[in-house]
Amino acid sequence: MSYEPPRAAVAVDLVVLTLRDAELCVLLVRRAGAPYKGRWALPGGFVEPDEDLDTAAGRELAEETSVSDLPVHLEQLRSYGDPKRDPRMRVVSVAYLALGPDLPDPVAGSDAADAAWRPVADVLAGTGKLAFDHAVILADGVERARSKLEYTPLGTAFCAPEFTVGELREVYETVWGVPLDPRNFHRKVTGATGFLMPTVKTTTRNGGRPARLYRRGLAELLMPPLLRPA
Amino acid sequence: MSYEPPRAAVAVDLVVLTLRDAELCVLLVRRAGAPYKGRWALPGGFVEPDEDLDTAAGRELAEETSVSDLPVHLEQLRSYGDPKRDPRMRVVSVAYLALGPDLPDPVAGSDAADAAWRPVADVLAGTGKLAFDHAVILADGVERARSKLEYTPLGTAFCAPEFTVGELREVYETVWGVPLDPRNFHRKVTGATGFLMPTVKTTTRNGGRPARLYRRGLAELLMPPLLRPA
DNA sequence: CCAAAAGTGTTTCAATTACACCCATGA
DNA sequence: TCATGGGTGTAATTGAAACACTTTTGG
Repeated sequence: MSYEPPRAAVAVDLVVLTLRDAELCVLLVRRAGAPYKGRWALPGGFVEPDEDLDTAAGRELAEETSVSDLPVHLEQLRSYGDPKRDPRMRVVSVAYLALGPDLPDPVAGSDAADAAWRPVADVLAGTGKLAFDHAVILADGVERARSKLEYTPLGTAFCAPEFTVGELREVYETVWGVPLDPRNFHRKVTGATGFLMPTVKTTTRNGGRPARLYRRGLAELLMPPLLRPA
Repeated sequence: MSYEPPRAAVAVDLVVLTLRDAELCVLLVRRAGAPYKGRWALPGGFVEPDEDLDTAAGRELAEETSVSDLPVHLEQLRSYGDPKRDPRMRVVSVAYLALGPDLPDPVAGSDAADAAWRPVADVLAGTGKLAFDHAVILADGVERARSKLEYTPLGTAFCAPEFTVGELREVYETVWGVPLDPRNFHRKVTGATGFLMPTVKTTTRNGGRPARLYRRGLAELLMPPLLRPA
């Protein structure tokens, strides 16, 4: 005799964050079918039989944003497996966190009636509850993003490939909701080795004196908490 | 027509860490059946149809350690879903990290031929490769434990309910593999509000002058990085 | 010239480190 | 009384926060 383990559907759900208009925004889709028909939800879908979890997350991200070569950060967040989280059947969802620069307006996909960027603050405040347990997943994702800004170079993921120190500072100020001293911030990030790669170019797109353009530094390397939200 | 999503078996695997003899050790079981018969593996099992992931992890932990009321910390680590990670079928594993004080010697369970505490250093050094992708899971778990010591009161999870500051320091020194100044350590942890709850009791079990006994402080609250491994 | 953002220097203050020193017990 | 770990005090060093000030553009 051989034991046959119970089966479940495995889904990936995406918390896709970006900054639009100095606000932290999340990508939501409106559900086209039951359950929760018409409600806003995180984009996502089921994992295919021969697909890795990361691959599935990347595929869903490309589908929903209709951009294939995205300069985004994508990492696994955590899994959610309450037996009753989906009324149809047992679904274990592996949530992913994606961060990117101001991304194009989304297009409605096959299984979504509509798609849009919505300010995280509004969504979590409860204006129209999200489907399933997606409010919890979103809250977890935002918390992860906020805390990783503190000790990783992740803030650069919200910026275009080339960005100024002032633009990067705005990322931190927006995600944390606090003002930061521009002078001290400048010293901190330019001083941290491996964080920023200077280019020769400058820009005046933000007004004032020309600012040097930087690219993301090397890796995901941990660093001493270089800035604190409080 | 209604779309039927692909199904997978969902497992929980446990990285159970403890300190034995001033060494970081992990609980391993020897596999009784195929695949990887006879190889060491992380304890784990399949999630039952009506079971939450956390519940399943707690159940497996109780089964493997044969202690029901464990003073252990248990948290989700991450999920692993390579389509080929289990040769039998598609298995998505949700890994959990458990930390506890010097736990009793394990007993062989129903599906494990043997169970034992093994030093993490030995296991990761490659003395007898673990089954499946468990070496990766173990490495991820150890890294999580190490980094959480830095900014959460998690170190106390390795201690008995009542412990001395010196015993707690030994935890940090062992997990990080670095010596810490006993005087400065003492000030740090006793100074951090909510970290430790003093009792009236003292002990001389470690020799020398009697040391005050403490209990874990309140919650999982984050704190400024209170000690650094480097 | 003026406003506005970029970037540097310097002072102040807080935290960490290193280490001298005392304390309370068991052997 | 000596060895051992527990615990306090304090000076030196390091790092963070505050802010005066200069630079370089657009209008």
